[in-house]
Amino acid sequence: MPSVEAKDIFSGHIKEKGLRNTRQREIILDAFLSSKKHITVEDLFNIVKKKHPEIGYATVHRNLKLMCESGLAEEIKIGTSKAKYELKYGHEHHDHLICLNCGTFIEVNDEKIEKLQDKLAEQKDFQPVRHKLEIFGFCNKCR
Amino acid sequence: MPSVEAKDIFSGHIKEKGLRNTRQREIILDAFLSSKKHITVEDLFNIVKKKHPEIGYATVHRNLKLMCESGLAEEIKIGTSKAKYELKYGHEHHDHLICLNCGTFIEVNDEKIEKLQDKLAEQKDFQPVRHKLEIFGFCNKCR
DNA sequence: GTAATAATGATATGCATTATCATTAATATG
DNA sequence: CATATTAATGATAATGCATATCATTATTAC
Repeated sequence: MPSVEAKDIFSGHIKEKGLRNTRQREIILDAFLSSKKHITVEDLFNIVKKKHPEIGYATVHRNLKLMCESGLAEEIKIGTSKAKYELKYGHEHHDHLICLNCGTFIEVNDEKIEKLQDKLAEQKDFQPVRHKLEIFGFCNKCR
Repeated sequence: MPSVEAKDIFSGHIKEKGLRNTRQREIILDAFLSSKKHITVEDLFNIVKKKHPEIGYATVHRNLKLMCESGLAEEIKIGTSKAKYELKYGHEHHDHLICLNCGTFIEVNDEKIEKLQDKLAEQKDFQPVRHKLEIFGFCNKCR
């Protein structure tokens, strides 16, 4: 059950930082872990709100940020649109193909490209930490 | 003199769209063409303001957008930071190495990576149009 | 020169994100 | 268990940037 491990990452971070476990935090975390990929703060807020209307937007936002800090989640921003969050733990690094028409995200990974990137950085005497590759175009439905 | 050609691209677009040439447009264009790379609206506004304090922020913003539309300039957004604009015409496609410490942009290009990207897209039945590759890390000064 | 209308400049609006702050609640300690 | 400490919450305000609005000005076609 990977979500148990995922939870451990989060609670480990909480403990490490001297933060506290709260009912809201647990609810928001569970909702995030059982949600679909690429969720926005608003999306998650709306899901949480159904069963827990007392939980505020700011709390959802704060906890998504905290999940990113813990390494559990990752924030994705494309252009000006709102930030989306995806589960990072147990989820290999990948890049995105983004449809210019329907906005679909397709996740891809290519070991060769990754290696070439490192090589490229090295040539410029640059120490790479992370990267972001987005390929925009049209998916098979929108061609 | 490449800037003459660059100007032609812009004025061609103006003509094509039935737009008009104005004094402000000319001033903003000239300022952009002689500016450094990766300039923000605010930067350009401040440059223009020195000699032409009557020109407004909105006009600079609108004209930068128009330059992008014409293909002369390109908008670059990294994360949440403000949009930057760079000259696109006469300037090969390239990606960026971005220093996490000092924010420097290093321009890079690798034909192999470009090709692999196309291949990758093809495998997913995706028609690529453009892409954006950003490698974050530390430059030689900030290592 | 005149009419049509695009562009300008000042400012308002929109919108997502983040900050503020009084109140509530979680944890540690005696 | 009671209490103190202080993090977290929830409502809302503030922020920051991009863009829209609108009265006025200026450009282009005729």
